[in-house]
Amino acid sequence: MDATRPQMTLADIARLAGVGSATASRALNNDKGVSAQTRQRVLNVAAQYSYVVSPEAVRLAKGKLGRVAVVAPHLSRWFFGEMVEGIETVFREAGIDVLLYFVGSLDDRRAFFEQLPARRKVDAVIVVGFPVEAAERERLELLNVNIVAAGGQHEVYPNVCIDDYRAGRQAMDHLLFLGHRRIGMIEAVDLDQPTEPSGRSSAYREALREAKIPLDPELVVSAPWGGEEGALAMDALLSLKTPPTAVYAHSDEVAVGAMRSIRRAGLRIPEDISIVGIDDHPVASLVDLTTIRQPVRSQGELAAQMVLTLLEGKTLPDREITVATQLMVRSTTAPPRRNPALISS
Amino acid sequence: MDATRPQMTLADIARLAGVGSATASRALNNDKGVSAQTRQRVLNVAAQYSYVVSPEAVRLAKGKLGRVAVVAPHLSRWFFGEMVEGIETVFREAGIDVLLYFVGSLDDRRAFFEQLPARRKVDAVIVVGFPVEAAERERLELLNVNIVAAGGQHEVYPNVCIDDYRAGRQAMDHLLFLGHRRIGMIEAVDLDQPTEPSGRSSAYREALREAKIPLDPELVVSAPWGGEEGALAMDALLSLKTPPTAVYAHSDEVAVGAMRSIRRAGLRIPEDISIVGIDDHPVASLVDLTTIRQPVRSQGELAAQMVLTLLEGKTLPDREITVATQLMVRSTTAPPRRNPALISS
DNA sequence: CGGTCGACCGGAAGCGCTTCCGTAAACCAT
DNA sequence: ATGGTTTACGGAAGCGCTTCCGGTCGACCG
Repeated sequence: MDATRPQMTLADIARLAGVGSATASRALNNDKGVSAQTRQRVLNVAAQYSYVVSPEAVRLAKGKLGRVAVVAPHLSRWFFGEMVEGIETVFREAGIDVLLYFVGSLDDRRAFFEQLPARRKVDAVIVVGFPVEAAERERLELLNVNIVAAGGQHEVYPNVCIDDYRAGRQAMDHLLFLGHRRIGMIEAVDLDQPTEPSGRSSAYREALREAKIPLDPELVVSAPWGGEEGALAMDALLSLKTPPTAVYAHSDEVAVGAMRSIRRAGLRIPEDISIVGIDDHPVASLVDLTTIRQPVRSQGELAAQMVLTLLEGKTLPDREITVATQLMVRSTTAPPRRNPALISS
Repeated sequence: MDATRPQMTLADIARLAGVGSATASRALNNDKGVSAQTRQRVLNVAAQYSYVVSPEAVRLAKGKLGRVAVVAPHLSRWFFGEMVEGIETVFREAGIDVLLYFVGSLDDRRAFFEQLPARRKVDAVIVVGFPVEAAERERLELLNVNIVAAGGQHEVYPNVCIDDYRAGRQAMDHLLFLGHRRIGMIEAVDLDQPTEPSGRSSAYREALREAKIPLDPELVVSAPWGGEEGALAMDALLSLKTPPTAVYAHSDEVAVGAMRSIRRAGLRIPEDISIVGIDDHPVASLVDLTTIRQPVRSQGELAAQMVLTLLEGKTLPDREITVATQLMVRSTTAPPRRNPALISS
């Protein structure tokens, strides 16, 4: 029962079962070349002494790790948590261990890329939600492992993500369709990460252009991801001589923050101002926020599956997978009021 | 530069540096018994060929793992993500790898406890946010590793958490202080996890008892964690002949869901109904929800630190650490209206 | 100046497993 | 019956590192 104290080794089991260590190994691993009877005997002995293999020894001997690293800049934000859940689920089934690397700050991030190559402990790495810089790429190369990106475009690595431009257009087109002409945008930026021009931003400009609405620079403000930041950004928009009648936020969290500002300013949603976000964060439905839904968990699953096929030595059918987004109309968007004088009862 | 292809081994480095493998090892590990000059030579060669050790071999040879498992039933929920961030941060600094196990469903969970002992790959495990059953405890024992719990009471393991009863009382006392007498409670339960009576619930009964308010069973409804579920539960409360004038929700997510129901019922918050949650989830401040704040990230950090001291062979100064909670009054709570006829403009 | 003592270093024995290779027995077809 | 396959199995060689156990050798002691 608790004969486990002095960890048994394969050799012990083999001796106890009266076979060679090679045979014991084969029996335990379900390899062929062992008679059913012998195998059973070994299995019994192993069970009896609750033998457990030493993963280190296995890995050393066979040279494969069976481990992948997941690198994410956040965990407490829904998008990332959901993504990691998807990834983990797939790897779990495949019997692969997930090593988690949370690189919140730029420093963490640098440290990670500095360290990782110094210890080849994974067969692959999945980078979640941020673009990889050139220098970092170099370090990654050194590792000589497979790399895939999830939830963020990277022309360099196989990846799965949404079409940011498309998502942005869905949001903008909805607003435009409702009749809005003065639309503000709250651009989300990540202070800790190198920014690259987002499709979500170009969608705004493009949509406006097509609708022949001149671009008013003061209508676009940018804020770090996050509710409080969104609120601040919205305050800026609200303080304009003529505030927008609708706001397109790059994320739901930002949108929810903005909603608070609007409410606090004594304005009503959507009567006075419409607002649309992106993500379909769980909170979106709770606050009845119109948004563009993106399937996050499945992006994670897909990314993990890519890694799996890569690990099998196969080549990817598609180097990039784009998952579809969908407009979820709820009650924060409506046609603009006739009278653009917003402040009124 | 890219001479890394055929991974170099310690032996290679040793040969190249003209020393024995033992010396090379000592040099690389900063052990003593190597002259500064020799050490430098080895280091140079290693750097030149960008040599990296094989962690498997190291672990096999020295018998320690330097890895801990973090087991959590969710990741996409803020509480858990935040917790894991805290844990990861501490371990990162300590040079310990974090193996993530996401056990969403009961099945996953069983599978985890079934599998884990079958492969001793960690030095310790941190269980996040759920009580461990007796059977699972047995499996864990088999592992013969250190265990600590974070964010959930476990008399059995060293743990860090908040005082649920206290938190509940803070919420209830606030409501009571405002003058509410008819207070509903939305109990959060986890379908996938074995439930144990929560301090958050007993706080409700106790507070009422002290305030000499008879307990009305129909005022307590229970719902799984999560906004949608909270909304449903609130609907039940709202359909009572005489609905409560205030509700105490076990979590902010539930509370936010409840707020939607209240709003949709045409009622105003806090004029018609007050509501208070627990957590101080980021969304709480965005929707101006009064709540009881708990420091989640630091709970994670503390738990990780406990593991660290355990790993050093020291004994814990405190087997349990309770972190303080704090009432955050925002604008979803106010004194009850005089007229209990709620439906009016 | 012989001897002792550290400091420095190399050889080699593991760590616990997988797997190659060789052997022996059992099986098949001719 | 006989040569040739298969099938089972054991021995042993690694996998890449740490560490014990000695050896050298110059320094320092009496």
